Amino acid sequence: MSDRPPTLHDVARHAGVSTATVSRVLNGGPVRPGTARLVRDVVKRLGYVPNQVARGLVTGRSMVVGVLVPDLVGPLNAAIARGVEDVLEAHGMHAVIVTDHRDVVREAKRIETLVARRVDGLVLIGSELDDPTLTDVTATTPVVHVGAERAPSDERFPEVRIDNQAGIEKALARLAELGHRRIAHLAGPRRDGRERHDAIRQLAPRYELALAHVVDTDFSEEAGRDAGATLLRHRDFTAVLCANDRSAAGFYQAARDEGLNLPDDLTVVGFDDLPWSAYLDPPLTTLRQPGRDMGRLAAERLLHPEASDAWRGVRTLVPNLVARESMAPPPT
Amino acid sequence: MSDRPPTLHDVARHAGVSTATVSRVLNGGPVRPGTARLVRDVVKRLGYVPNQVARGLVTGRSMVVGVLVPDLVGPLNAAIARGVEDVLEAHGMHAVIVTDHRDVVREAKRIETLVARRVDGLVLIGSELDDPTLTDVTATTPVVHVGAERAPSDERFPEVRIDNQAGIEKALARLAELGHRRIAHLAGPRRDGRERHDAIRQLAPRYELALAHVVDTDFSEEAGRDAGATLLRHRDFTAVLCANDRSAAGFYQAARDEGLNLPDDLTVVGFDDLPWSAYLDPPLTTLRQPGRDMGRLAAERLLHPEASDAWRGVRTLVPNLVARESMAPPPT
DNA sequence: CCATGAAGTGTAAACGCTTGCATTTTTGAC
DNA sequence: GTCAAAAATGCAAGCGTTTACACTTCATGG
Repeated sequence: MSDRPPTLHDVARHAGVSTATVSRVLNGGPVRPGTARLVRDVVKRLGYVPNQVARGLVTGRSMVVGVLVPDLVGPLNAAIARGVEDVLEAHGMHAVIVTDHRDVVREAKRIETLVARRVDGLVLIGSELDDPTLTDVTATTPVVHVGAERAPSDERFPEVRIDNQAGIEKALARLAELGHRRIAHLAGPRRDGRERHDAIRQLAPRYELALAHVVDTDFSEEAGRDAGATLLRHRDFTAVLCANDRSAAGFYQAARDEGLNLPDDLTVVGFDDLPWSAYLDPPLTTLRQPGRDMGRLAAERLLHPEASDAWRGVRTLVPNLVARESMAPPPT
Repeated sequence: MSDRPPTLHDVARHAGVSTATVSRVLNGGPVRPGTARLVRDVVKRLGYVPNQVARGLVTGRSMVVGVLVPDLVGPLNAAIARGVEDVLEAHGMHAVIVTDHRDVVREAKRIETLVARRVDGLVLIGSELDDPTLTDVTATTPVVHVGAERAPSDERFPEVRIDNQAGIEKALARLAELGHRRIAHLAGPRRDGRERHDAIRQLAPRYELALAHVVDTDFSEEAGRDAGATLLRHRDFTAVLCANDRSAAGFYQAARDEGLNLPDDLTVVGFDDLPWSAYLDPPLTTLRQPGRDMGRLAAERLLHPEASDAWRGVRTLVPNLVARESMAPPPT
């Protein structure tokens, strides 16, 4: 219980050995069992904990990877982060999570401090930075994107993302199977929103579905409600594909306001499968993003860039259609 | 674009000055304007970024505080973390978030690595560690709790928490005002659950409310639904206070399954005000936890332990009653 | 101009650890 | 026992910064 925490040197002195030996005991170098035991005793007695800052300075490694998330509120981001932690932990490393609150300059700043702290890698979720800026700021630190906002053009930046097109196709197929013929879309912004919208436009004909209306949202509940109100001025469609679950929740409100009975009057499909999506009324049919797997994949790639199964460029994961009561055959 | 990132020394050499001078330029020491400009040019040209690890080693400060959260999925945790970031940023510091996934030994481990990295402070959200363990592991690092699971007994550990009793009282007062007389409670686990339960038991009489039934939950939607089913075998109450919003969402399901019409048949009140609580059907009346303020307060305390308005021991914040449509007068 | 102090700048010693290399000790075969 | 090889240990040089302290300038007033 001294004032300043004990150092390697303190341990060495108490054990009557050199700092080198103590270091080796701690890091599994060659030492005689007796010496090792002695040293370990002293370590325990003194409550010595190696100073990772000093260690990092000499080894050049920090055993930490930074995870940059746009915000903490999205369960999807949480799931991705969790996946990253899964594999880091298996390697004795740690994840530190940093948020940027959707602000490009702040994002760059955050990355810079992470790099200045010499993290061993960076997982960037939904990054909006362009490659030149990123290259500039990351210097020699390896980076993996998860669902980047812009498509990375540089091979230095592998990326994991969701296969929006495949997901949409699953939903369309199911809708067609149920007998729907005319659908509407609550479109979302940014890359994911665009991709989903494009997929619908492109794939709907293949399933003999007509895309009757499209209204824009910003992925929020409120926008979903507003867009829903606009949309419901027409009644010439029997199903709505929402940009995501949040906007679907908003749409529910609009439908209620119109006195609609879900799913009998109208089928609603979301995207994400948030934890509470099953608790909406009616429980929402949605496309589940395998967040945790995405995180795992990203971290794996970060840690083993040379692995036999290493990939480059973009790697996509296909969402699952989680069928719940919000999906039904069209009213007759 | 060299192989290894440029060091202070590189900058000094290119600028023809000593490392000390460069350091002073960067840290605002006394230097002649001309020299400063020259050095800054070189810094920019070389793309030099100070190595915070080295800096941390000599200064003993990291300008980073660790935020330990049980998990990332709770929006409340996110809000608290956000509050912490607010004040850190204002001090030029950074927050790193680390999760422990509700596991006591892992929690201790995480704290240890944070301390070994010499974070300048620790904000522990919902920590389950007892004081001796914590004292042991934090050594000289300042700690502030937010909603700790056990009541800290040690003055070293100030704490910010929600005033469950005051919150419950607000809800009870409003219920009585609406004319309710008999209520039920979906009780939650752990400290918050207990405090809320105790508050109801203790305060209900004061508002002429009878607590007809209590069923336990674990704060989850599923438990809320199960507990709701149990509860609804009786019909001798007109309002339900739920342990939190998630269990309230579960209760909604149970009520639907029973064919109940909310809020006409039954009033439901939650606790937390999650982002989606307003999008339940009917929108949930609930007690809002001022997470961001809690985080701000905690960080403030961490950074200025000697401030004039510094407090010690526990500091509580009162939740607000957010009245929405799930609350109505009792059926006549 | 010189003494005087203030302001700038350089030197070198930490900070706490790892690690290559030299040195000592141990081991085992003879 | 002796000696060489192997194993364990110690020495000391960094890792990239900051910061006393000492030293050099430079301006100022006499």
